[in-house]
Amino acid sequence: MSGPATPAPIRGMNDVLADDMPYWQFIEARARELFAAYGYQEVRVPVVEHTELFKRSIGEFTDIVEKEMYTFTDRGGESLTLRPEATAGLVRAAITNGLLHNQRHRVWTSGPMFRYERPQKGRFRQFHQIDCEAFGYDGPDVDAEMILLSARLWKALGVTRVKLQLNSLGTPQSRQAYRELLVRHFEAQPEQLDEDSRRRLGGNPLRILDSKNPAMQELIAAAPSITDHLDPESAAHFDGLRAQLDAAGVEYFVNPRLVRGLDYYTRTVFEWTTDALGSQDAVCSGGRYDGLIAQLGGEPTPAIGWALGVERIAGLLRETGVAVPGTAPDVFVVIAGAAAERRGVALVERWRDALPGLRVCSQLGGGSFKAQMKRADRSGATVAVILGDAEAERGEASVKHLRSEAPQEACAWDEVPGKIRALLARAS
RNA sequence: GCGGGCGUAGCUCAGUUGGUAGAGCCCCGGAUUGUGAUUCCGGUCGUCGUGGGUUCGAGUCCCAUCGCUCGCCCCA
Repeated sequence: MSGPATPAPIRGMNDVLADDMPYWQFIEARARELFAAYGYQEVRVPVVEHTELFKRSIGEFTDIVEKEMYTFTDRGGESLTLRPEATAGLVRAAITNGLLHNQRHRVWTSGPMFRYERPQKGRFRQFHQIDCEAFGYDGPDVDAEMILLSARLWKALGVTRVKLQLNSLGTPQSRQAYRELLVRHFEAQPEQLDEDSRRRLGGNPLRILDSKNPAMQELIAAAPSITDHLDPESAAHFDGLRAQLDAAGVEYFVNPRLVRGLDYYTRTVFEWTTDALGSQDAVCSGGRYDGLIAQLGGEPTPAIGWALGVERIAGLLRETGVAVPGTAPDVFVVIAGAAAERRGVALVERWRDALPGLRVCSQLGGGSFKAQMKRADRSGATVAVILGDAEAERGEASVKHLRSEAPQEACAWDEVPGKIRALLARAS
């Protein structure tokens, strides 16, 4: 027998099933707590924006805009795009809601992002980020706080095997000057450039520094370093940030070749990388974008932000064996037999009323006693309540601690909640 | 967009030189048991990714196609 064909899932867009949810919930819960503690406010913005917004913020000649956006025309004929990252939408929201008039805001958000890339380990077409931004702060103190917040999050989550890489891109002016220097350096040795690099030379020569081609490494190593060509203010900003990170005791590695793929970054850029996930090694990255808000028509406002990849952090937790809190019930009610089934649902409700705050679950649907005890065991519950046919007739049930050798105890229905509390108290 | 690997039960996989399918786990029922471990018995589930071709006959060979996966690229 074959029914109608099931529409296939969309490539690179994954269902997050029960096995993964504890990791996601753990990450989201710890992040939510930390943001609240640091005074960041949660906001939510649309998943879709005008295509123009992303072109103007991320940059026309970036990989994201050139070939990775989910862009479509809506029924009104407008070109819309599924957000490939969160910053542009948040900046747009800050401007259009008038949040930037002589004000400062620190906000965070989370949700799905979309990029039409070839899926592989740690890279999906719909992926999820937790993202935070600070608008209106220009000093390196906010840069430091942003980074320290992420570092504290790793500690709260038990994330290990991550390294912080840090760089400064300077101002658009100083970067332009450096860029010319770089082009001169590479143009002097055209025969050593690979195809990719030759293409980038005209468009975005800084990205050549990112190349992993072994044949290029010598040439790249000999290239001038951006750190030596910052304007005085950016250099002071960078020194200030480093001093604050040093004072806070966070280890970091200055990487003059760290160049982000988005055009809007200025000065501070950073990236947390791991060696535990294979090729997609960035788990959290961000930077300062002092020019973006004005570029999108807002009041000139300095800003900085970062985003972490939920799937990647979840993968890292799994990979490094971090135990995350589960969703196990406290009590599992076994209902075995026809008479028990007739009374079961209402009875369990009664016990739930008497046990506020506890997770009381029951499988329902019948099944043999043995099978149900198995489920009770696997549910992770601490206490089982057994309602068999004979007991149901007598108005009784048995209560059993699932992780001790103590025998079960039969008691009247009304005494069940008390017994459960006693057993749970003994457990803890 | 480019390269490598792979597509057989819900999951992990076996299927030898081509003869129309198996194991383990899971699930369901039962026996044993100190009413849940262990052990034992029985049971459900597959258009062997899809479409062509070769052949008396294809999961097994050929072609195409789709998908998954890992890397390049890029990034969270």
